[in-house]
Amino acid sequence: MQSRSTARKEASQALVVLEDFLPYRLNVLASLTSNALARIYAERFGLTIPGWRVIATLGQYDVRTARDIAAHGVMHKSTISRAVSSLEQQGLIVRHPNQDDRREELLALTPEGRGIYEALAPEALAFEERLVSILTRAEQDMLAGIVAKLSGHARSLAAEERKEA
Amino acid sequence: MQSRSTARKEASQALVVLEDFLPYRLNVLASLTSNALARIYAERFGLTIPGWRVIATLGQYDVRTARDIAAHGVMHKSTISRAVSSLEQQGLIVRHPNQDDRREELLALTPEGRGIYEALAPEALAFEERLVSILTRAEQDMLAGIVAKLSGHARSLAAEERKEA
DNA sequence: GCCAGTCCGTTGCGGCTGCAACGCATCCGC
DNA sequence: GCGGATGCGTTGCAGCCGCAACGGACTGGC
Repeated sequence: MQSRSTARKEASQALVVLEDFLPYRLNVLASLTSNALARIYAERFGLTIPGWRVIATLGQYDVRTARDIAAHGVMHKSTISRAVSSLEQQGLIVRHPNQDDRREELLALTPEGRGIYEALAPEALAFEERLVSILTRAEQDMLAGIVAKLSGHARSLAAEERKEA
Repeated sequence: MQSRSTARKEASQALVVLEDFLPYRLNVLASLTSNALARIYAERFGLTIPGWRVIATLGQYDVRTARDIAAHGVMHKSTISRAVSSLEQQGLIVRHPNQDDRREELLALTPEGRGIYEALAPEALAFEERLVSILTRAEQDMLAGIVAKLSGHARSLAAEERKEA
């Protein structure tokens, strides 16, 4: 990160300028977008973020286990477990034990669940579209690549640290 | 966002590919970096993320009120309030009422607090450095600009929505 | 001056989250 | 095939967060 100079330094020694610190800025940006989206999920569809993620994953892959969904994102299996039972109660998904391996349960959308998915997906895409609309197409592509690179790298850094500990 | 094609589509209709959905990816990336950093704060310095942010802000600006710190980031005033009392108990910051306006309290680092700031700041910067080291310098600059643009835009989108509601 | 409105920071509460322990099922080496 | 190791999903627990209500402090219009 360059350009550590945008903020006025009033302190004797500003060693880190928070506004220029990438992890901080990523978090701010992520929570801004997340909150705005969560608002849509909650107000119009009564969904939580984990709930939406489960539905989105099932909408995309038809049938998955809870474990797949957890591994797919960065969510704990307990989070998934609770989201799944809530969605089941709402009649949006069904689960039936895998007969080949009865430890795991296969999850799928009900027609109602798919209905919500089909209503919600365009809204989510529209939001994304509005969000990136201030970027040029080149910047959008650039961003996608950079985020992918960073995520991969962050994952391996985290793995390293976990090994050390 | 382009390139909606990296994931195999197994479902009948994959309306949203979660892996390519920007808000989702931003969140994943942000939590990866956040978790790795939180580990450093916690293990070596006994700090929480809000705690670190308060210290970083005070390290940068010397003296601020809780409200300033909250506005500065995307943190609730209750979060700040709790972080502040915890840090005070640990002897890392002091607060004294503003005599001109006794509703607010001015916060500042103690010598111990500044010591932690000075020890932690280089670690945080080193982490950031490791993180962005897979990017070219051009990409790093690009990213900084894009994140700034997106954050500003997201903020105004959120403000719009809040006005509508 | 006074009272309503606003602002700062605190706190009780409800909900969510991650962790760790658990029950149950499967797998593997003998 | 038996017993320990591993894996899937659930749940109790403790901590954290945001919300909303509050107390104390200021401000502005009358």
